Amino acid sequence: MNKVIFMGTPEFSVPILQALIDEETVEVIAVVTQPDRKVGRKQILTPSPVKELAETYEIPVLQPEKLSGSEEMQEVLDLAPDLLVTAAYGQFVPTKLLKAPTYGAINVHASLLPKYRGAAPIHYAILKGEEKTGVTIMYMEKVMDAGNIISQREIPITDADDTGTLFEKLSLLGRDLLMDTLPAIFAGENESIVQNEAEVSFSPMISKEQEKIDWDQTAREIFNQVRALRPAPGAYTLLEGERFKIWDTEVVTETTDKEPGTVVQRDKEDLYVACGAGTVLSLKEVQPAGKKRLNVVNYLAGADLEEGAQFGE
RNA sequence: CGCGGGAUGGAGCAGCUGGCAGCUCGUCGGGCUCAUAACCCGGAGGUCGUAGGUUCGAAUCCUACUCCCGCAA
Repeated sequence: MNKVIFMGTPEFSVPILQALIDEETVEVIAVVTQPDRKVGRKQILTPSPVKELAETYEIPVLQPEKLSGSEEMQEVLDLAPDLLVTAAYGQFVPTKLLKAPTYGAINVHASLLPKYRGAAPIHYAILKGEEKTGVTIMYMEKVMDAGNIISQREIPITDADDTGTLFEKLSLLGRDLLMDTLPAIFAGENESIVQNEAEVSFSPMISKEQEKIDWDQTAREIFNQVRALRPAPGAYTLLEGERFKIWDTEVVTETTDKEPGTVVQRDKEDLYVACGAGTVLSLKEVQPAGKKRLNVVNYLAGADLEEGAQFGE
């Protein structure tokens, strides 16, 4: 049995941990995850999905606020794992820890490295209009997501995908790839290649500013932004000074000479808005501040909104 | 006690300076049409979130509670 310590936090990590637990050749001796966080309007202290899974199997859980120099880090070292597996842990892991295990430390990253290193690879793949993405299993290094690549698998991104669907697909893909890669690692037979520095790109955490829609972008770019921010936190614009979230859109073939952000068509079923370069975007699902998410037909049934209205201010 | 919006036929909204509950959509029936998800006519459907209070009279004013949502964390 190979002693493995797993480090992960969100839902993405759960199938991967589950597979490790189920794997005959592996014993998960401890799980490291982020501390419980206050979540939602009521600020309820909530454990990470990874913690919940670990607890159902009675696996010891470590939750340091900061791993570097912590007691928990020493505990991990004392456990003398054979392999460290991380998947969306969300914290910097000290080099000392990466070098300790027999087989080293590997990471399941949700992008086709060297593209989109960093915290939000899935969001960025959609935001940038990529036609494909995937998962990479690589050795961990001091520099975030810069280690040698062991294996990689890709999938196409369709217009129907959003961050939510890709999260799930890549989570399962990452799980399968890890399981397929693990035997060679334990046998010491795996190969790994250096990342091509010329192709490196980054995907830092999505900022508040990136949630706001800039209507000067093309319809296609806004379509991508909306999908990248779904299911959370959602893209928004302003209408009459109020926050107005846009959850689903569709690029239409019409063109316009109206200023970006202008409502160019509004009838019982359709709400078209002018975007950059004369392109037009059809809003399909929206959410005014204080209201629930609404299909645009329902929204239009009660909205006092006319053609010529301006979004974005 | 973090800030704020909201609860009205099946859906989305208006009505809220107290006095017959209204609009758009859906639904049902009829008409028009070669035909229709289009158009015309008509109908059904609501104890106005819950409990109490003020009043001759409350969707509307007051009090408490429940639930939903936006922001902030």
